[in-house]
Amino acid sequence: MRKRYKIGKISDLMGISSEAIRYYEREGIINPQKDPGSGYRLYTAWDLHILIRTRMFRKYGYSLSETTAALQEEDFDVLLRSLKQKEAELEESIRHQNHILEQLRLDKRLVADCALNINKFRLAYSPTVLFVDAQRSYNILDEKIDLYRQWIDRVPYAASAGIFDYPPKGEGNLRYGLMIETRHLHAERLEEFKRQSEDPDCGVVVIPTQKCLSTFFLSGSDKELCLDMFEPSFRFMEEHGLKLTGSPFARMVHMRKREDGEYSSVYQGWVPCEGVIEYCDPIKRDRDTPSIYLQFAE
Amino acid sequence: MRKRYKIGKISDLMGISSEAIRYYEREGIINPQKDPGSGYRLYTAWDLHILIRTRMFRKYGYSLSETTAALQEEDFDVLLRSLKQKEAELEESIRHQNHILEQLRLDKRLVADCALNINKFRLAYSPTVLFVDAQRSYNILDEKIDLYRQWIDRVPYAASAGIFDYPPKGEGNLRYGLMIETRHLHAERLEEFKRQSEDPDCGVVVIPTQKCLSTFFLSGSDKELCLDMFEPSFRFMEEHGLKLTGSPFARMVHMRKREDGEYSSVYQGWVPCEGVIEYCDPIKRDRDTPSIYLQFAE
DNA sequence: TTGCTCCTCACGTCACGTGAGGTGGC
DNA sequence: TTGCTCCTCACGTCACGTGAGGTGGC
Repeated sequence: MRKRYKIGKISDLMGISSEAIRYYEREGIINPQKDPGSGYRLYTAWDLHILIRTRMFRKYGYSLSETTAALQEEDFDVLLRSLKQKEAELEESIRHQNHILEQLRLDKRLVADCALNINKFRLAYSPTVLFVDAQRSYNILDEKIDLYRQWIDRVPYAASAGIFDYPPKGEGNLRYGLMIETRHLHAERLEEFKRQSEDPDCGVVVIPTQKCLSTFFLSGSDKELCLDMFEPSFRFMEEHGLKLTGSPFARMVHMRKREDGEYSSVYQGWVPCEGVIEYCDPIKRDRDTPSIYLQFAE
Repeated sequence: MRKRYKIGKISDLMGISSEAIRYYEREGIINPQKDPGSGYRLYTAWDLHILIRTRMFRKYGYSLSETTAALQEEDFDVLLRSLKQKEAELEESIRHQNHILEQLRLDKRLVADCALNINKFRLAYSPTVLFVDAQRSYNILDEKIDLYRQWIDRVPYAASAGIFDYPPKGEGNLRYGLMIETRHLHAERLEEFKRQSEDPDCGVVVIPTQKCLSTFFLSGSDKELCLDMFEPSFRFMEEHGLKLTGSPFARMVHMRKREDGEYSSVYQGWVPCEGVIEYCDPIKRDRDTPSIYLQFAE
């Protein structure tokens, strides 16, 4: 009377493998009748509906053991509590995924910009940035460990970055760490980080928006970020009568592990500067050092 | 000059276990120097930044092997393509999660309603529902396998449900399958399913919104959904002069696997009916068959 | 008999986590 | 010497997937 179905039909209907269904059996989700002769599993239509409920719970984020428990639960309040918890978890997960997606899009745009404009120059206002100063060149500052850990937790919102104090005093002057663009911070977070920056010893620095010469450049072979990499920018500024007005800084766009085991990175650099230049057609410039530049909008 | 850090410091900074960092090494993400004497791994600050980039890629949905590839990629266009793909995947995942969350909330409300109102009665308009008729009582209809598979794919938007043709002709008359409330379907999906329902042989039936007596009830011990379970509703209708006007139907709210291996389920039932009743205080009713009921708003 | 489905058992996957047993550094 | 960190190696986790070798059903 009650028809029974072999595992293949059930697996076909559910769109999952027979092995998955056998696994569910081992986990206590279902207990099909077995043919005493052949050992074949024989499922009723109700077994199918238990698998349908299993699919529902799994989609809601229940593990298999949680699903087993839910399928045995007779207290609606207990069931309701678990649904509420999964709702909260799912909401939190979606919120998080949305933030990650926003940041992924920004990084995507940055890489696209970099792909087209490496070694080219552009006059633009730098973004307002919060910078954590936790490394002096190659070395991590012991007293900044806790702060650094907090910021590393913020990756990918935070990115590796360095700043050279102005006037430049050489490589030893490189403060390295992580930076966050404030316009991508949610209001409460921004307040939290800004509070940190109010303590001058804390290590968090605000870099306000400034007129800058911006460029993408590759770091050299075995030397990571250093002031030499701004040399082309400095030459460009000299050629066009632009004057340095602040501390050059740079954020990592990409870091590459080479075959020899060394790293080489690509940075977006910003050099605060001032001066008026004329618009100049980039096509007319030297082909070996292609560059684009625009006047500051006044 | 370049300070080196032991694994504990790096694991502390990154907030991941030392074992995870060693695993990353096996997967080719990092290659720290090793102290020849002690065998200790010694990391530079740049190794830390590779781990920071690793965290970024992992958050964007890269697997470890994809991360390894991304960290060795020098072609920005290849990198960009992979970022775009992860963006699309993340968007799709968020869309899906949002739909699941909507459905989870509806199910949560249903369970909450059920917890309070089991065996109670309520006059209400039933939702408009699409129903797939793929089971005749305990048996799956062979010619509906493909359709059933499609609908099972829609779980948790679809839920197990049954309908008894009116006038009732006994248990053999139970059409069982899955149902979807149309108000929770997105427009395109609704069109797709409605097209299916236009073919009378297809097995998809529209159950329009109707005046109903609604109740939550438990299915009996070894008998699953059957017309007997509507008996209390029918009695209630008789007592209050309500007339049956359509096919009673029910959707599963919960399915329980009992210790003896049998299943027992809880359904929300809808009995289409007509008639005018007076408002009656539920407190005054028999305590053994508690019920609430309201008049149809006309 | 053939081709298909079903069975069990063992091992693989992914990104780690968890001991077990031993050594290095201060 | 003590307590802590580090090392390797093996096995566990979660929800299955993938053969390997053998049997049942039409």
